[in-house]
Amino acid sequence: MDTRTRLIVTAMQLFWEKGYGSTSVADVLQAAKVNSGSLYHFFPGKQDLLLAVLDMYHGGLRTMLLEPAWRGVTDPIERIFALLARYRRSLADTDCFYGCPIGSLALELHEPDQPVRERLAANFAAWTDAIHQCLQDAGSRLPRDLDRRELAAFVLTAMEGGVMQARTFRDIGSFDGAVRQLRAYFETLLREARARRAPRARTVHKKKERP
Amino acid sequence: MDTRTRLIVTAMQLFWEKGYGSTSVADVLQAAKVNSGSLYHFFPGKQDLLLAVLDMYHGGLRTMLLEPAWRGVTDPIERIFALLARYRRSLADTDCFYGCPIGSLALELHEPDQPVRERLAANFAAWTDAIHQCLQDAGSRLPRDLDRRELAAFVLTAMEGGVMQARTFRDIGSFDGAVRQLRAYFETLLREARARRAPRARTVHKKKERP
DNA sequence: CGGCTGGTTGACTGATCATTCAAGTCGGGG
DNA sequence: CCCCGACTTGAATGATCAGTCAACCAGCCG
Repeated sequence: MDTRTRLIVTAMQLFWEKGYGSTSVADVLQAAKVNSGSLYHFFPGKQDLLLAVLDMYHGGLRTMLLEPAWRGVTDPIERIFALLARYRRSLADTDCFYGCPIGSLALELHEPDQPVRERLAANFAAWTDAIHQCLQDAGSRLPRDLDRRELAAFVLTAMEGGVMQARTFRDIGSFDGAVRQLRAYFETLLREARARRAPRARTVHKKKERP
Repeated sequence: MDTRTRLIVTAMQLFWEKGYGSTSVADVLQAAKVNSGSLYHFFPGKQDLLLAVLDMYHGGLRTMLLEPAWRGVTDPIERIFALLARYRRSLADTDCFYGCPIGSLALELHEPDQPVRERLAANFAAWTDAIHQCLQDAGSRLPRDLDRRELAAFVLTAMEGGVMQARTFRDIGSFDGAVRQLRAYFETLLREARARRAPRARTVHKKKERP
């Protein structure tokens, strides 16, 4: 593993654990077993290391996050919740310490310069796009006039908000509650679409017991 | 205004604008026009200043946030969205820079000691309690078997997640989208409760046109 | 061989940080 | 009048920070 990627991977880990501001360059150097000169040979400064980290998240979204989460799950709606379940595991495994690394950085950086904010936004956008694709794949199971892009963003909203509360309360139940509410919302959407597709068939499934 | 509260109020503003980590004690001292000795006369350290800030948020929740937001709004459901509208204004007025101060701090502090985390949680809990009260006040307009506490927490989830995206995308539309989805969810809940209360009256409102 | 390039080393710098402290100011109570 | 405790002053302290630099190394090409 070459020095450059070792630095990025190490920084990724540390930024996740301690945040960007609380991670000193010295921390990264020590953990990656690299000297400061080498770091500054590859990156103009600490912030550019952050940019590289965000780019790596962006580039690895499919292979590192989506594909593992979706292994064995084909139903598009279930894929959405499988993805949420993956974040749940990350929370549960770490005593509700580590949530979504992008979300943490997004709220930590209060005066993020253009390039940082740009990449945070790109990560969110890519995540939302993946959900959006699931919603498209669900086809007519969801109401035709539903704004699927907005709903996809709302899934991210629920995930990030749920992670925030789970971390603050140190209680995975907060995350579970958010997912449960989101699921309930989805159920109503699915039910609504079903009802509209067969508006008169409301009690058809009981017809055998009718006569 | 005495020195102590001037320090707290100044710190509240600065922590909101720049975050806790990026706000130096010197920043606070300069903005509050206080000397370092005075600060350390009242507070053992920077973190205790943060605790005082969080306590002030907690103590001022009703008078500073809820009462202004609810002036002229009596309907309990609309009160929930009136509160969200207040956060929207804060975002819109500041070009999507300033969101929820508690949320920002919650995700910024990666190794928050017991007392800090405790107070962050207390703030979230108080906020959620206020929403929960609204949901209780809505009485039978919501389904009887609905977990109202969980839904109240979900409102916070949606708000925080919406703020995070609005800030990252620098686009108030992200927040609006989250609120719109939440509203849609509420509509289905209200509709469901209405239907269950009068299960056979589904098309009654059209009866004049029937014959 | 000699010299060039891409990478490495780690001591160093200056800025900034939270915090300390000895010396003060001031009003009120004895 | 004077002293006491609450508060203020601001220079000083040591830690830590991001970033610099000159020397060094190893492989490769001519």
